[in-house]
Amino acid sequence: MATILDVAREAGVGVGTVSRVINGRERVAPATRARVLEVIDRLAYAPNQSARSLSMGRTDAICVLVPFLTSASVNARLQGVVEAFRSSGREVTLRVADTPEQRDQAIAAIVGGSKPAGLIVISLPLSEITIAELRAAEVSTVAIDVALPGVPSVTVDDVAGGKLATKYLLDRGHRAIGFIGDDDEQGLGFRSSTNRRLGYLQAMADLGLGARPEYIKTGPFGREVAHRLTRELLSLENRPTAIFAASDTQAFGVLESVAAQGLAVPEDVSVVGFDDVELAPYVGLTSVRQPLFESGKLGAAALLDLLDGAEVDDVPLSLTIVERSTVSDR
Amino acid sequence: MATILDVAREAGVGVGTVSRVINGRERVAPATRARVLEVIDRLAYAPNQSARSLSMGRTDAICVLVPFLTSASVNARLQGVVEAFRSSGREVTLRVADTPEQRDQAIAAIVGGSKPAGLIVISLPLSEITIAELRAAEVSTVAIDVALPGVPSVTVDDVAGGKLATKYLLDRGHRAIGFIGDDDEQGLGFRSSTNRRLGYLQAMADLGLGARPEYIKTGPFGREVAHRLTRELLSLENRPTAIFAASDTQAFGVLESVAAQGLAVPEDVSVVGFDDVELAPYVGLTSVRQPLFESGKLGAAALLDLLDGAEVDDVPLSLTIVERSTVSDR
DNA sequence: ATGAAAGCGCTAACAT
DNA sequence: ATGTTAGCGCTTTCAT
Repeated sequence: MATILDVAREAGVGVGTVSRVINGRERVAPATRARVLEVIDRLAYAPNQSARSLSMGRTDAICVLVPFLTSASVNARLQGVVEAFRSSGREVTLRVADTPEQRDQAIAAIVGGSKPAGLIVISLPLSEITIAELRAAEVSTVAIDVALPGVPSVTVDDVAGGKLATKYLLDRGHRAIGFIGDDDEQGLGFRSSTNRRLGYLQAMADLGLGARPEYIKTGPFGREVAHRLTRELLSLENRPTAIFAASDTQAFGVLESVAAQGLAVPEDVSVVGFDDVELAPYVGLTSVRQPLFESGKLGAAALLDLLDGAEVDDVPLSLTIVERSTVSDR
Repeated sequence: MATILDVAREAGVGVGTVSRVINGRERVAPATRARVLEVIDRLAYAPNQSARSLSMGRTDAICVLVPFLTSASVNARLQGVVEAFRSSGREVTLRVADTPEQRDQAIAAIVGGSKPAGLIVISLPLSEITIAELRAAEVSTVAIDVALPGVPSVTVDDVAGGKLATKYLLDRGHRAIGFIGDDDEQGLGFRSSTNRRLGYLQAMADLGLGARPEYIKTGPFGREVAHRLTRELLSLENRPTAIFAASDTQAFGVLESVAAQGLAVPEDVSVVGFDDVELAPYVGLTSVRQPLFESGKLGAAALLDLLDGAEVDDVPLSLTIVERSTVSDR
């Protein structure tokens, strides 16, 4: 491996000059620059990242922070992120934090340790304090699927999404609509389920339909829990004719549960999910689609822009409902 | 951020001693060690990784190399890997190489640049030369879902798997069994489809059934292609009564195609897949199951052992057939 | 515009 | 057993 000194010697210049041409800093005579570049190419010189990091006190890498890898949506977003960074030649490191402790630990490692050039946060809410730490450490950050104050975010409007799904059901004549989602207070503070429920409530209210507490069931995220909650919903005296699940994962649990009760979808109960994950078409799930992979690509692109010193705005993504076969008219 | 010098001063020792206790090297007096440890704790000292890397000429990180992220099986394995490294505190970097060029570039960056402490290769065949390079650079490597000569590998026996699937069909009375898989010569040189076909052929031969070239269709990996190949299979004069797909992804294509031809599964044609990905249960696909997530965890554990200086053997994983509803007796 | 030199924080070889 | 010191390869003043 050639070092910067080799290049300098070979080009008959000082290491400072080589460093300058590498980093495109200040002005260096065109002729000198050309000569150095030629040598760099000839020696196949590549800067030692560790030395660079040590000297600059920060890394060149990009860190992607996710709450978990097992979620289809987080996964799809991650794919988009990685795809977008591929050509940048930057190293991307992955951190998963599925508890508040792990989250804090990850942040501590980032601001106090590796100091990556950039950070992409997927779906994980961060406190204002944490965001301030990140800013202080000069870690350029962009958020995907979560709005972080003062951080460029790539998001959809979950309230509007909840409204969209509910209105869709309402338009088809359903009035007794159940909601299945996450508990409000989780350790990590996810907000999307809560927001989607808000949209559901608004859509109902828009039609003068009051909230029916017994139609709203929440619990820890997951298919199994949704399964159980659905059973509760279906054993109600006036069971709902339709169920809006805050995510496809939960919708799958709903679907299973309905079948397990000996009921048919969509004849007995209609179901709409949220996310439109890869699996959705396979089970014919009608769902609110949000661009998952795309959100990753856009977030990564935004970060690259940020690193280039550009101004970056929030990126709002739009929601559409994908009609399949889990909803029938009422 | 405290530095090693701060710790040394505070503990009244030299930096060398601090370095020794950090790295557990040589012998240092228990009393001194205790004192240093106390100061480290009090100052919340954490070694600067860049400085460490520069000095040692290598990184502390683990690199995970995958051919793509979009495959459900690669994804599941990756999850296992990440999960297993979580507690190790090591940084894990992700590299995806979906062309030979990218693969070579990734290897070059690894051996010539970042020099991670360890490398996990998922599903990606590597040449002997590449492996030698890795060894020369002292990058401890373990392979998952691909056998690399001289490196500990976590694998299943694909030939046996192909045999298992085919025998399952044979046992149920099928004799006209089609095979859908990948082309043999792909850029990246994946072998599993080929091996599974070998198993298919062996199982047939074991019953004195010769190979029927027209029953064997291969093409680029993917659901759509499998869909098309299935159409060809079904339009044969004596169309097969069963199809063994080299992967679940391809099996899904088969399923779609059968339905598109107006035929029923399993009444008209039985289907068995391979991998048993998350989606499989949803469509009731009978499939050869291999432990995906588990393979990742085991591979990561093996690498950690290797890094600890332990001897590590190949880890063979076993295959089972998961019976669902895409196969009927003949 | 460019060379020289002082660190960045750590490891390891060398003394003692 | 432990202190001292020379790098590791790069960036960045500071001169010139």
